[in-house]
Amino acid sequence: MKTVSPLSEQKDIALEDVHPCATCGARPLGVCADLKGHELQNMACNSENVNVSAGQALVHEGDPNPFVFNVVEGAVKLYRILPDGRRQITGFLFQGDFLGLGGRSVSTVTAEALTPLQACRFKRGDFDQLLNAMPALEHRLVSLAGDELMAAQEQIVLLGRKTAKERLASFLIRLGERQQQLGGAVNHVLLPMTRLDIADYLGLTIETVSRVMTQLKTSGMIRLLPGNDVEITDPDRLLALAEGEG
Amino acid sequence: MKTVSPLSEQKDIALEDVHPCATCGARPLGVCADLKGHELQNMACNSENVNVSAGQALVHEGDPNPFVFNVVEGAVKLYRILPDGRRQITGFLFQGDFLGLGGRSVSTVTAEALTPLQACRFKRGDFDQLLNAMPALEHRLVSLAGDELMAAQEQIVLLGRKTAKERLASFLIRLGERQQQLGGAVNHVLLPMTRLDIADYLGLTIETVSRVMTQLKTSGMIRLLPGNDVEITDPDRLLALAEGEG
DNA sequence: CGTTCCATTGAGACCCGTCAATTTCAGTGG
DNA sequence: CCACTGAAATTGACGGGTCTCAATGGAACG
Repeated sequence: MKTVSPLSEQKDIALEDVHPCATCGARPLGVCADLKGHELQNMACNSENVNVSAGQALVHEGDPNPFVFNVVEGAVKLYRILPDGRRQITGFLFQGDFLGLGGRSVSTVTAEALTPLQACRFKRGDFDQLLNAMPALEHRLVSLAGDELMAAQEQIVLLGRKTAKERLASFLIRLGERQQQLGGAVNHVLLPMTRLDIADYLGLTIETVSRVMTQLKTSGMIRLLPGNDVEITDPDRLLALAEGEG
Repeated sequence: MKTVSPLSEQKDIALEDVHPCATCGARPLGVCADLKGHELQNMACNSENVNVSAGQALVHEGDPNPFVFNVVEGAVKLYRILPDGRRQITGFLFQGDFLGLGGRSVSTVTAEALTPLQACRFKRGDFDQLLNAMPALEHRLVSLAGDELMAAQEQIVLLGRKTAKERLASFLIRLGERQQQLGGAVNHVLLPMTRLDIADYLGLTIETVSRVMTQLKTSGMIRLLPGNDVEITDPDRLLALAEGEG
């Protein structure tokens, strides 16, 4: 059923022939989304597959930062620690997310796997050369950076002006949407992170997260499922709460 | 006293011949920093000078967003409003800062001038074409995006985990550093924004900002100068406070 | 079956928000 | 030069949402 356009470059490499990118679930989501076959080949040659287990760190805050990553499978938390031990999780990464836009010479965050993780790793220098060679890659990177900035903005609003209840509602809605994009079930949210992680992401304490979680449950907006998952039973009301309408 | 390298391109346009970029104070700081003469010429042809007075908005949250801007002179606040009126200022822009990375079709923030403002405006489509034509421009944009992401990260830590005192200390330190970069006096911080703006930026109320300001004054770290300015009288102690050491 | 880690629940304290009064200051006009 | 005015900033008293400290419950694991 395939038809080949007469305008397509005959010498190009088919996407299906690039290993291991051909079977990579993250490819249509990551920086490499818009690349043609031969470009993808070029990427693959300069990358390295990395597998780490849950709890392992990809990079440490303050350390030299010679790599950039693309998450292929699994989840990552990014965090910074204040001198007295207070921790703030600045973001979570999932399939297709890129790590390495900020902090070129020295990492400003620690990146730690939440689950067994598979990632695609590039030397910074190599990646910069790839950027030079492929405008489509740099375009895509600008686009991803824009998305990240919008997400950061959203988080700033959450931390600056929302109540604990609104924060948790926003968190569950956003995580649910993200997982839906990645092919997950509607209104079923997987939480690969602990309550402490959620608290440190939302600027709260573990106790407050726990209390608010039961409040949302009691008021019928969510159900707590076995295995640390959550079902959103009243999406409309949870969304209204998340956006601060009341 | 000038010497012309024999390797330089003879046909290139000298930077001094590009108007109005030649005299633009923001050029070495903005997206156009790394551009050669003919490239700058190309930028100038596709841009438009915009002047607005203090209090005027460049873009409104939720409106279509057909332009990107580069701040030439003056200061801007970016903010979002929740349905019930709560406001969060997500950032301030100064000379050389770029506006338009996130929210391509619809603006996610309102951008409002704090002072009389001069900016360089591009149609989004034109700017995208410029990006295509000039790799150096897109490189610079990626770099600026990385800086913005790091700043956003910093703000997330501030809002998530710092006390009111630490927030204000961080704010004054950061603003002072920024103004020093722009040629301002050391330890002398200009505040073009009101207490309400500061409060809405730091996730506090106007009263708390005022109270903490006098606390910092009383403890000898700052002095309040006429004209809403601040002098940092004990930079070391203020910095230690800002970073959360105690 | 004990250990360990994580989540939940409760009681009290504290930081910051809310509400309200007062002061300061810049701008204006007499 | 001074009084008037309105907005912004400061200061005070009080209350509430979240944190702290502490105990209990519950699931995974050896």
